[in-house]
Amino acid sequence: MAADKGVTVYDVAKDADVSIATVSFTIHHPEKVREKTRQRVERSIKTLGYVPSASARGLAKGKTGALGLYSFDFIIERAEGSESTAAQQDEVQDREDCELDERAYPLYVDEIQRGFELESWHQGKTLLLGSSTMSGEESVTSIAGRVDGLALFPRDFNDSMMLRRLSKRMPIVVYSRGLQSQPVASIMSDNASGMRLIIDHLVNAHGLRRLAFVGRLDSDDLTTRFHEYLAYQQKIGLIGAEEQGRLIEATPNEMDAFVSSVTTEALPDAFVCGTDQLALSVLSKLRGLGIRVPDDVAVTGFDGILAGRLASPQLTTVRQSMEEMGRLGVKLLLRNDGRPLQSPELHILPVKLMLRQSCGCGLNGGERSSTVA
Amino acid sequence: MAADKGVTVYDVAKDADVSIATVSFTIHHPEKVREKTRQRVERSIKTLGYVPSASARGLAKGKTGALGLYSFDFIIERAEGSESTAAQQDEVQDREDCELDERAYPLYVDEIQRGFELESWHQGKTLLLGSSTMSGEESVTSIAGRVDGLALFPRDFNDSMMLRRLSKRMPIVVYSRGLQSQPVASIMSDNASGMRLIIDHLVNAHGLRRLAFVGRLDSDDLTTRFHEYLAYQQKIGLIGAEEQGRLIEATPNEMDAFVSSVTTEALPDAFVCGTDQLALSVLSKLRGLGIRVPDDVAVTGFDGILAGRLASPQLTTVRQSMEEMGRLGVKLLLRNDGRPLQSPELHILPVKLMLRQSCGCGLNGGERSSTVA
DNA sequence: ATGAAAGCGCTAACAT
DNA sequence: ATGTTAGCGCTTTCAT
Repeated sequence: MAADKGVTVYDVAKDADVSIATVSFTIHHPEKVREKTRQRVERSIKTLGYVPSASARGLAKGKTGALGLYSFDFIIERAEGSESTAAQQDEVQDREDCELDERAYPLYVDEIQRGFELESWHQGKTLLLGSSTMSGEESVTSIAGRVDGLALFPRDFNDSMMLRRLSKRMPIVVYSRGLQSQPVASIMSDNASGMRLIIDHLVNAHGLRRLAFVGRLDSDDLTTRFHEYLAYQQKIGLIGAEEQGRLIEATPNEMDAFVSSVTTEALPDAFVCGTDQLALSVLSKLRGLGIRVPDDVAVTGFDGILAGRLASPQLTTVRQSMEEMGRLGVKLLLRNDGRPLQSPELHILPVKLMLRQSCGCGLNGGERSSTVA
Repeated sequence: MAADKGVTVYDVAKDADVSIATVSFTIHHPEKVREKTRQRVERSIKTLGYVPSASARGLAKGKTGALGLYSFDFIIERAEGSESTAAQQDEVQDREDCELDERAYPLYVDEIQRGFELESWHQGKTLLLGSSTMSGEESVTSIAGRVDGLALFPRDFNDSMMLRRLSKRMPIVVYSRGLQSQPVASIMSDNASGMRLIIDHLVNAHGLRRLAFVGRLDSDDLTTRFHEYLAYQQKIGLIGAEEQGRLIEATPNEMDAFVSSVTTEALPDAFVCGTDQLALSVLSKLRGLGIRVPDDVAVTGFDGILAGRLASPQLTTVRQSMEEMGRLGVKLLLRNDGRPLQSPELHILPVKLMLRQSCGCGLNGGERSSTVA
């Protein structure tokens, strides 16, 4: 009645009066054992409550049958966000009663994770979730040792040595980062096209010309968006080739740069924000300053998180197919019988322009969209 | 350069010119090996890119170092929800562009899962997520074989035989279900107190008397809520001892019973809904029928999911500390050095009444709350 | 302080 | 059709 620590194949074999090989065989090739024997074994398995040890199985087969998804501290940041980010609290009514911030949850990563979960289970793989709470490297290693393939959200993943190592051992997928120097599969959105869609719309549909980019170039996504923001404006003659365009370095939590820019300089026609989260912060800051959106200035986001739809005014943005990005990750890890990649791969997924209220569109409830492949 | 399938302790040992025992020792008791040796081993580990096999380690130690969280198809249902639930689509503007339903995401389970994740990582345990996509039993077994402790959301978990088996092998936590017959730790919210808070408020603050409960009694939570709904009304003399109270059996997706009850019978003073999701559906149905909330009828929910805060009118509800439920689960699994439970345990967590708009409160933005321990 | 060796539970040849 | 057996990579006494 005490600790019934583990029924093993041996117990089952003894109970069914067969060898352990037959037990294993009954499990994996039921059709290849005699009907009678099979039933006996199956009954023993049930009676004893046999639960195969994944460790032993993994060791013997050289495969674990699991996939890993590793986030570099996004989630932890988010978790502590509602406590530590005093700047966000100014307009919050009753923060103490709700741990979740409706403006940020579910996040970009959450939606990708969701797609990843769905596809993993669909493929019969169990999912291992990791996050860098502890010493980053140790943590990613510990999860890497448990899976047949690993998808990563690299935050500031400078230690490419480790990535190179891992990529020899198993297939690796990297989100939101074009890593051409490593044999990994990078999955990104079509940031450049998305930025062009936004600018085209702002310029052509609303006749706006003086744009300002808000965001810090601390990720490949943001960098690409900003580069295209500049390049495309130059191409269509909105700014000269030598100009830098207007860049406001602001993070979601430190909106000081943004606020001071708004109060000291002339208001642009539109704030083109690097992410939705940023745009939502901008929206709230502008409200605080008594500046109306879209009447006084237009605001656009990038990502397409849920919160943007729920904001007021609803956020015009570029939506990435995040669930698709998640699913694609799993498919890539499972390709080629799970063998490691030989060379870098870049997968760019299409995006969609979501026209909502914050740019001046759809004030009567409608929502339009246009895709780009 | 090709498949570098797995650097092992042996490789490291050879490279560092020591025995495998020393390698293992260097990793687990660095202070007990000579400085010089340690450095040599550590260098080899780095150089070779050694990633310990969790399978081998787990097999040798008899512990995997991982915790599992298993959802019985909540997520799958939700995943298919936006496609298959035609009834929900009537008022959706642009469903094709957004996979997530803002009224249901994040769900009750998602928030618990979040707490579970956070606490797992905090405790240095990796997390295994499972869901019953495949043959339910096989699937839960497969994840059970990989972890040292397992938390379950039992849907209609009738196969208690399996639970009993598992509970011998490792600690088991069960959410939202009082399982007194098994040696597992059940975690529930204080449903009865929550229901009393709701009724008290409706009766005392708003003078309402004719209540109707909406929901199907298909879970322990719902059953408890409904029982207390009856018992408490009888206790305070709102209904007689022999009366059944008004029960409308309606699921989120099949609101027919609710609609027909509304159109054929007299409107009650308040719809007391068994869950927030249900309440949100009720809200939307009432809107469709041209019935105003809270002017014509009050509506209350139960759970405290995010969507209720974002609804219009904002949903008055009872909020469970879902993150806390998640964290508690992990702590319970890790107690007693991870030994299985000997006897059933019931953990009941406090709830909070969230007074918002749908009951007639806080129409000017405020939100109040009162707790019960 | 380090090495040798015995498993941990399972799979997959290989034998019978 | 079923049994024997040799690992899989690691931890852990027990020697040295």
